[in-house]
Amino acid sequence: MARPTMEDVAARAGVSRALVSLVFNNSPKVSDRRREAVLTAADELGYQPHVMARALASRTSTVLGVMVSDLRNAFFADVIEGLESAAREAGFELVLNSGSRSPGREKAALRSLLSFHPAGVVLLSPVLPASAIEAAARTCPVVLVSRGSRLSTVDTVNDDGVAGSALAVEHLVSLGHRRIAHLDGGTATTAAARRRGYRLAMKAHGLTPVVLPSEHTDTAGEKAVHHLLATVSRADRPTALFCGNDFNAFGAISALEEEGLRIPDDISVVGYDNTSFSALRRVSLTTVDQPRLEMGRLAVEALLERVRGERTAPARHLLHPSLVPRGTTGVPPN
Amino acid sequence: MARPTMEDVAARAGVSRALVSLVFNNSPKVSDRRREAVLTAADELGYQPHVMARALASRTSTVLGVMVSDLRNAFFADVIEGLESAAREAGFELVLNSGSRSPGREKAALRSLLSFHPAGVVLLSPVLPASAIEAAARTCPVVLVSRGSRLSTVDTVNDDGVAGSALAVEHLVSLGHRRIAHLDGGTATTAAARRRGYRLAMKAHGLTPVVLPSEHTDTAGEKAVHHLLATVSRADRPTALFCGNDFNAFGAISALEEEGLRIPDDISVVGYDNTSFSALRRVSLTTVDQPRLEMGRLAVEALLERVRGERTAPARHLLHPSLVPRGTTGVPPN
DNA sequence: CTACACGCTTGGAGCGCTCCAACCAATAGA
DNA sequence: TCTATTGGTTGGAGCGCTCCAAGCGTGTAG
Repeated sequence: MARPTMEDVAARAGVSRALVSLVFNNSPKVSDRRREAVLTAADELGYQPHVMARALASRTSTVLGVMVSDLRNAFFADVIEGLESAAREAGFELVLNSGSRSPGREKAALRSLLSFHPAGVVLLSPVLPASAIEAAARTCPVVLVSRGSRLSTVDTVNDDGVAGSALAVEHLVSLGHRRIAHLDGGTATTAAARRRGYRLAMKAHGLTPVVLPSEHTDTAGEKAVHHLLATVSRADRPTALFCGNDFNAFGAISALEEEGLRIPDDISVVGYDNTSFSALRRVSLTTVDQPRLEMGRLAVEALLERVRGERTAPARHLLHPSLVPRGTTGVPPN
Repeated sequence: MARPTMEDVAARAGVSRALVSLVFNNSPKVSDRRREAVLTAADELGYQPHVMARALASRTSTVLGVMVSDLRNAFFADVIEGLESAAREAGFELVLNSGSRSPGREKAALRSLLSFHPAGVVLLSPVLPASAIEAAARTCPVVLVSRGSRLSTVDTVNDDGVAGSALAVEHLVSLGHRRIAHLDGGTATTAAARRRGYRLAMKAHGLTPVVLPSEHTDTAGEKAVHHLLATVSRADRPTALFCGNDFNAFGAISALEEEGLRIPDDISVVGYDNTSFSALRRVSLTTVDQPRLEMGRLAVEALLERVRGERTAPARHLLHPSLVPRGTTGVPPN
């Protein structure tokens, strides 16, 4: 398992170690003859430069640290896919860590990322205290995804939940709906922005917002719908529901069908997140999509701008979600 | 951004650099007085050992390379979660790469992982040629997940699709079903084992296997069911369907309901993979669960056994899936 | 024919750390 | 009292690489 070093390649090619280094860094001041000799020698030996040694000697790092609160959440997996492809294109490598939604764990995870002396760190929805983030930012560039910050030393990438809700409301209004209720996400981190966006959009259209308490689960969606139908008269019943997320919407749909309502003929439903099952033909849920890959790419970009010293002012990316119209929305009854 | 080094800590604590190293490696031969002096000095300076420098000097690595073919696939995300937690417990860090299902990309990804001189490498369902895997195994321990190998130098971790199918068949048989059809997964990598397991289990019970061509998508499931109902007489119709995966099962269910069949009263359906939506109350799909986290943990374990030289014989982990009985299965009609 | 620039090449110092041999009390045994 | 022994500590070499100053041969101008 002993791997060849630059020294070995140099010896075999009959040149000095420094020349080999120049070749592997694509220096223009190497004669073609030598370059080829080095390259073939390296090839024969199966030589590969040692990233760690290079990092140490060059005082630069090609490592990006990534801490994710929950990998199993498809949202983060998508963002990481975006991070990964952007990092690869820029010649960087991802070191990955999971924080498991616990501040203690996250602190340890961050420590261990920083011990790589990475070029930068991406924190996906961390629950870490701001002070810890600030401390990390003194060490290397830091980007926060799905979490805001007022620190001028850290960049942020978020989706615009206010705009996303507006899209949903616009869509329903343009179909002719006027009584549109929102099934709230409760304490979920994304719920506040979505609720606010809903309220604003409704008022902008001169409509009365109706926020029904719920949660980001299918059972909560069912419960909220049953409660709604039991307490509101037929005439006052909303003709459309804008749900906090797709799971909630799915539960709402189940309950509506159970109560004998047809979708979208009797009532329209919009979700949020564009999870994989919302595209299933049977579900065909109209929903709001966050540009998750794009968020990952932007995070890497922000990091690299700092690394290259192109920017010192904080970046505040607020990404525009998009509406994915499918089969659960239509014109209101009558 | 200049971070303190061991030298700085040594100077501040009034000791030598070597002593600081001993402290940070928990050497027993350091007096308590010195240890404490070093620790407080390190704390005041915000010192953290540099993993890369340590790796270089100690000729050991705490890095595990992970190449995943598709991060957005929830299956891999779960396996990586398992890898991550096992790695963390053992004091290792994950360097992550995506191969994007292209042999060329995967080769490049593997190269870049190896350039870290990792302690070991985990390849998640690679499409890489065996020769490339063999070459990598000459460099460091390699574990394959969701892919077999006959190389004695690499370990493998797979789920036992044959056993998983058997579980599904057993479950249906124990409910009283005798006409059980299988919606095949076609060319999907996991399909062959599931098909074989189904056939074996059916024969073991003296039943006739019926394999209906399909694919691992919801639309394919729908199509297969419509075709089945159109071509098979009521009397010969299966009383249960064992689908290649959850998506396929979901499509099958949609089609069955569309044709006026009630589930599970008229026909039972079993999926495979236990994807997140199969647990939704409305879906409540009986399915087969693979121990994904466990697979990740075992991969790390296998790697570490090789690293520590505890084993040279290849490990062949074949994990037992488990049945998750939910609402789509019941006793057959009559 | 010398000067001197230019292009290519090289040795050496050093990145932050580990690890080994050597060292230095302080104590114990003879 | 003198030597072993032991527990604690240290300087130095070196991991694989980069980068700089310096070297060297060749070509061109003076």
